[in-house]
Amino acid sequence: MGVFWSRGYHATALPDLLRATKLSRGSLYAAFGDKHSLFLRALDRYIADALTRMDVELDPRRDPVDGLRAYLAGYVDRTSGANGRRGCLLVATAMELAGRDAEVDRRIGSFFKAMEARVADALSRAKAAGKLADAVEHSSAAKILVCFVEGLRVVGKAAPTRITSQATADALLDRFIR
Amino acid sequence: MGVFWSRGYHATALPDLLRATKLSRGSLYAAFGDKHSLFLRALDRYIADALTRMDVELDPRRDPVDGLRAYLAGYVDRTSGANGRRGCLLVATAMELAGRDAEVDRRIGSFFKAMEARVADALSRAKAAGKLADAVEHSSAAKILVCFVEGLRVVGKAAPTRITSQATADALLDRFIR
DNA sequence: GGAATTATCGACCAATTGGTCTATATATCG
DNA sequence: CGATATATAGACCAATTGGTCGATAATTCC
Repeated sequence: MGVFWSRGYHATALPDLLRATKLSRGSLYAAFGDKHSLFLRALDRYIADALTRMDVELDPRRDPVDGLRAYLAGYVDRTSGANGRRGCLLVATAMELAGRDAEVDRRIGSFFKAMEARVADALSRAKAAGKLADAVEHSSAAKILVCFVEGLRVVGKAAPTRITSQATADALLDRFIR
Repeated sequence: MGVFWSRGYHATALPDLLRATKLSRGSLYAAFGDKHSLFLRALDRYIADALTRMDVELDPRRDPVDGLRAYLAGYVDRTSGANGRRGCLLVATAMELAGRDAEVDRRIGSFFKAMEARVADALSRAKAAGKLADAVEHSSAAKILVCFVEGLRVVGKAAPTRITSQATADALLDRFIR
């Protein structure tokens, strides 16, 4: 997964994969079929990791606003400095392959949907607890937050400092909570 | 430019470039040096186009809130439906090459800076005109908007409808203006 | 018009791409 | 132990990669 993550699909050549898996050509093809299948497998793992992380951060038993703060803080951490430079397998894949690879399309689409649903759920719990500002509607606010964090991944490529990214995320959340 | 735009750097092979430029191999190399230089030239044009478009939308002689609305509407248009599927040369390049190509790094970084400066300027004019909500600070709000529109480009790869994207953008702007 | 220069082409090149296949080692099991 | 099945390695392959070069066509200039 790591090698696709930091290089992208096309830029990752078989030798890179062999080095990373410590397998020989024959074994790799016996185990995974081909480069594309292996990539899909890596992408699936990346997505599963991201979703389980969100399930922890936005756990319904936690305070929803704390959960959203943790969720944003996680993105801030992953998109600033050297972490930001490394980028995101999912966003890189979306930009590189979406629209040309049906398998990828499905995964990208369902990931965004799943992420948005989790954020929307947290927001609606926050609203029920009276912690949301007036006139904030949870489903559009969820779309906003999803766009924002994915945008962080893009802007993070320029390696901003954690301080400024965190301040930006805080400023956004402040427009929604009271 | 078009071919890099819709395929990305690595996925664009010489034959694609030859077809697009209607040049032969020799002529192309005589005219542009190599693939990398040609790519940089395409990227520069893409960036210049984006900045001049912003200069029109956020023209200081216009009402700043109208300008911001036009700016967001432009992104909504470019990131929904089939336009969204096509993606964005700049974001794709950031994800694919940033951190591995110094020339690209410089361009990506300065583009984000330039975009943020223009948005911040429009916001500060809006503030001076008393059209911003209380406690909105123009520089962090500008960072938020930049992240948001870049996030739109990513999420746009899943080809959302113009209606929902526009509603999302409206909902965000509503948190800032009064 | 004719010489000199420039632009254009596509055959050609080495290196690399993703992928296959056979020979050999390793493990499994009676 | 010995036979069989499995896993591994890396030589090998056709196709494609980005890039070069010499022959030819077009243009420019006197």
